[in-house]
Order: sequence, then C-alpha cells, then structure tokens
Amino acid sequence: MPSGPAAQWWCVWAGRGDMGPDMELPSHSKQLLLQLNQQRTKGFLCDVIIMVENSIFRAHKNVLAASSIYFKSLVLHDNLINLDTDMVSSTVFQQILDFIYTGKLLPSDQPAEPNFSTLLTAASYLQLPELAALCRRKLKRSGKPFSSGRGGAGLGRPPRSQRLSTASVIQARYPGLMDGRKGALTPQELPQAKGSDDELFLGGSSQESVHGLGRPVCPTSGEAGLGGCSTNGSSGGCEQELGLDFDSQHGSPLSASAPPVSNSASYAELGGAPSEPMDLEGAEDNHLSLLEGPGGQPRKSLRHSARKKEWAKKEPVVASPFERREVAPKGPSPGEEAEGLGDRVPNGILASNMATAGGPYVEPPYPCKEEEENGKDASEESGQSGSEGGSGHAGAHYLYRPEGYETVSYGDNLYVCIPCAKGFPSSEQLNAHVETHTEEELLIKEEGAEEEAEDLSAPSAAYAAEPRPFKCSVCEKTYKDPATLRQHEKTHWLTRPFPCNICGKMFTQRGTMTRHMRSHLGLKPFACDECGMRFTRQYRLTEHMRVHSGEKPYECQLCGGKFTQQRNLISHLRMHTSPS
DNA sequence: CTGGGGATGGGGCCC
DNA sequence: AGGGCCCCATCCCCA
Repeated sequence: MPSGPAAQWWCVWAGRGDMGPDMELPSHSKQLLLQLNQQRTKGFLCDVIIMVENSIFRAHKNVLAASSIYFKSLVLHDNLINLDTDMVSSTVFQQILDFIYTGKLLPSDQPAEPNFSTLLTAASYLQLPELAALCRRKLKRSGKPFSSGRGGAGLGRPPRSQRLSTASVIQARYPGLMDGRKGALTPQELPQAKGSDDELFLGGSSQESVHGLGRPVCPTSGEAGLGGCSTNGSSGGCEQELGLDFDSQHGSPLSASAPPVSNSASYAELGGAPSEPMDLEGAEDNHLSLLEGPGGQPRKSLRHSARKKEWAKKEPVVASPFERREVAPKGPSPGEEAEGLGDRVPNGILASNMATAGGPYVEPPYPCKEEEENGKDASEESGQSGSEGGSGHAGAHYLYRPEGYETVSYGDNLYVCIPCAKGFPSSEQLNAHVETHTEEELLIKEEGAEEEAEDLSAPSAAYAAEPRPFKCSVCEKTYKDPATLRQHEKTHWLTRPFPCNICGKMFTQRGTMTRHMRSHLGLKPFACDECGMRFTRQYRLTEHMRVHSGEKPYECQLCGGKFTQQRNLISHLRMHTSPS
C-alpha cells in the first residue's frame, strides 16, 4: 500500500467503481500529471535546471522531453539549459512550465492575463505546438495580429543591454507553488538549491535507481554516459535509437541561444490547428500523449559522477553566497587558496616549469602572493625567505634533472639548480647561487637543454627572445604589453575582484571566474568525436584525444617512459627525484 | 595494502 | 574574452 501523495492517488484509484471493462482508469493521466507537478513544486526528482534570464527553474527531463522535441534534444545531454532570453522571458517560461505540467495556462505573476503574443513566440521557439496553436487561436479570437520570430510578437521586455546580465545576482526560482509565491528563492534558500549541483552534474545520482530505469545505453561508448551519445553526428546510432531529431545538434545543445531548427512536424501545427479550449484539461489525453519521453536519462559514467561528487566536496563552504558577495572583496581565507604557486622555488627556479621547458626559467620572488597563497604544500617551506630550508619534503619533489644526470639521491642537497645541476641544502643557498648565473649564461644553457627535451615546448625561450619592456613594480617579471602587465600586477593585489555569483568564490581574473561558472552550469562545449565525452576546455579535449590516439609525446629523459600528458610526466619525474 | 600510471577537474597566469 | 599552458589534487585501475 503506497503512502504519502501516492496514497492519495491510490485511494482515488481504488475507490473508483466506474472503471470500464477494459480496465482503463480514466483519471490515470490526470493523476499522473498531478503527481509530477507536485513533485516539481517540491523539486522532488527534478533532474534538469532551466535558466532563463536570472531565474532558475527545475523540472523533470522526461516531462520536458515528452512535451517538446526541442527540449528532448536539449535534456538528452545536459542537465542545465540556458534559454535564449530574446525568445522567452522568465515570466513567460514560468507560464509555459506550468502549462507543460498542468495543461492549463495559468495567469502569470505580472500581467493580468497571459500575453499570447509573447507566449506564442516562446512556444514556437521551444517547439510546443499545442501551446502555440492555443495562443494563435486566442490571438485570432481577440483580433490581435501576431507574428512569430524575434521581435515580431514583442516580448514586452527591455532590450538586452538594459536587462540584468547573467552575471548579476541570480534570482533562483523554484516553481514553488507550495508557498504561493511561484518560487522565488530567498538567499537563505539558495544553498539548498545549490545543493542540487549534485543532481546537476550527477544526473541525479541519488535518484539513479529511479531515473536509470530503461536508460538507453550508447552503443558507441559502451556505457550510458551523459556524453556517451555524441552530438557531432559522426557516431550516429544514439539519436536514431532514441528516435530523436538531431538535425540541429552540432556541438553542445546546452546553450540554447539559437532558435531551434524548425521541425516540420511541429510547425505544421502552427499553421492550422484544430480548435481547442484554452484549458487543455478536457483534452488531457491529448496533452498527456506527449508523455512518451526517451525512457530515461543518459547519465555520466559512474566514474565521472564520483568526480563530480569530489568537486562538490571541494567547493568552499559558504554559509550564504549572497552574504559573501555583499562584503568587500578581500583576500582569500586561509586554506581556500592554498593551491597554485605551489612549486616555486624561491628566487628562482620553477622546477616543474623547467621540466616543461627543458630549460631554466627564472622566476622572481613573490613577496605578496607567496605569503598569501602558500599553503599546505611543500612550497610553504621552500617558498618563504628565511624559512627552514631543506628539511622535510620541500623542493626536491619538483626537481628535474635532464638526461645524463644521475638518478641517485642528492642527499641533503635537495635544492638543485637546474642549469648547473648543483645541489644545495637550503633554499637560501640555492637563491644565492641562482643569482650568480647571468641571463646570458642561462640562455646558453637553455639552448642545450632544449635539445635534450625537445618534446617540451620552451616558454622560457620565448620569454627571453622578445623584448619585454614592461616590468612589474612588485616583482621582476616583464611583459610585452602594458595590458598584460596590468593583469599581472593584479595578481599581487590582496583582493579578488571577481566573485562567482553561484558559490561566492572570489577570483583574480574575470576569465577564471567565468570558466569556473561553466563548471557550475555544466557547460561543456567541447565534445570528443570518439567517445562523446565533453569538456569545459578545448585544451582538455586535446589532451583527452591522446587517450584515443595513443599518442604519448611526453617522454621521461631518465627512464624513457612515455606519457600522454605532460602533467603525468611531471608527476612521474617526482617519483624519480623524490627522496625516499 | 601500496605504489605507479592513466585520466580528469579546477584554479592561476600569460598571451 | 577566450585560448593555452601550467600547476595541484584526486580518483581509479592494476601490478
């Protein structure tokens, strides 16, 4: 015997004595929809987030997919959808979402009655033929002319430039019918909404037992990964299997900024739709007939899911991101920014960079940032002047000895000057030694090192080759242009001017912050042609492609081991150099 | 159980 | 603004 809301339904079902001989339950579809809508209002089992302007809506993929071919293609690969704000406003989308879940056009928050022109535009954009037809009829009856497309029907909204940018405070919006306010979240509620990040990335891992039923398995990837079905069209198969129209699917369908390619079947309905009441409840079967979604949501691999959990785990604990945003930007809290700059040997030599470049790279001291950012790793010891020097594990982990160097331990001389391979027991002594190298001398040795490590590009060579007249006033770094210098000088600031609007984390560069936002939003525009796996960065895809090609361009000069990724070579080199 | 390798995610920084 | 590369951290697999 079911309990809770299901019990209500059960009672309704069991109490009916007028069932036909065919055992059909007349109210089945209605009750099903009612349950789904109730779940939506509570966020229960919602597995997709739709962002419109500054509002966030939660819904069920299956319901959206069953309602619109366009949604069907969007939710197949992504858990978060951004809709083109020129085509649909948050207010209109609220109405549309209510319509999808109820079959009724409920009055929106603001206008006294639905703006059918606006709704029609949005319905056309979202490929909701029934709603579009409904709007057309209403417009026809009211005698108002209508036109579709951008600006035609008029959204009654200010131009894009006057609207809040997506970077502004996100007004999280639950479809909160429960409290009668249509779900605008308070800042206090947002962390809970953010808690849905897991769903966002996991595809609802905690609910996989539910959603996973009937999940299609991508034949190309061998598993039901979220990116398992490539959208590039080359893998085929998946779309066919699911019966989806993927004509317009190239790259990520997530960003829905472009209107969908018109679907003939859908738009045909726009032309001459049969007369229907505004409330589709009477035709609920018709409405519900759309509920024949893809059967289940593809998901990311379990491994990927685990990573995402880890990601969530790593997010800074912020009581309220909004509270945090309101305070003036300040330096990072201890431990929050413990990473980065971790392997700088003082005064000197960025050992891991040398491994990269195959040559020396003179790194100036970081009087501010070092103290600010040094944290838990080895550089905390080695990175501070007057620190305790060579004891412990500092320094030597990152040393790289080119070919010809012995792999034997340097003993206590853990601080090694790369150009001349001399070891020193402390960072101070290494620093003093480094200063004895003239730039010219370094360049000469660098050329030799390049020959030894030709795989690894040499940024240091470029660093020295071109004139760099713009010098940092804080450290010794030089730059080719003033803009880059300005950007660099910001790294010395204690403030981090760019906060993430979702989690409140602060960043020194806008680009880093926006890139960080992509991870929140699940934006992964770069898809692997081979396996469909998606990445937030092009570089990651390039890196990943070597998994398929088998290319291992990074070779250890000490043991000849080859690696697909440079970072793994560096990790491997530590194994050679770490004192053990 | 442990260590090494493969693979991936996120942040910092420079171009 | 975005790309590219660097870094660290982490997870998973396997010997």
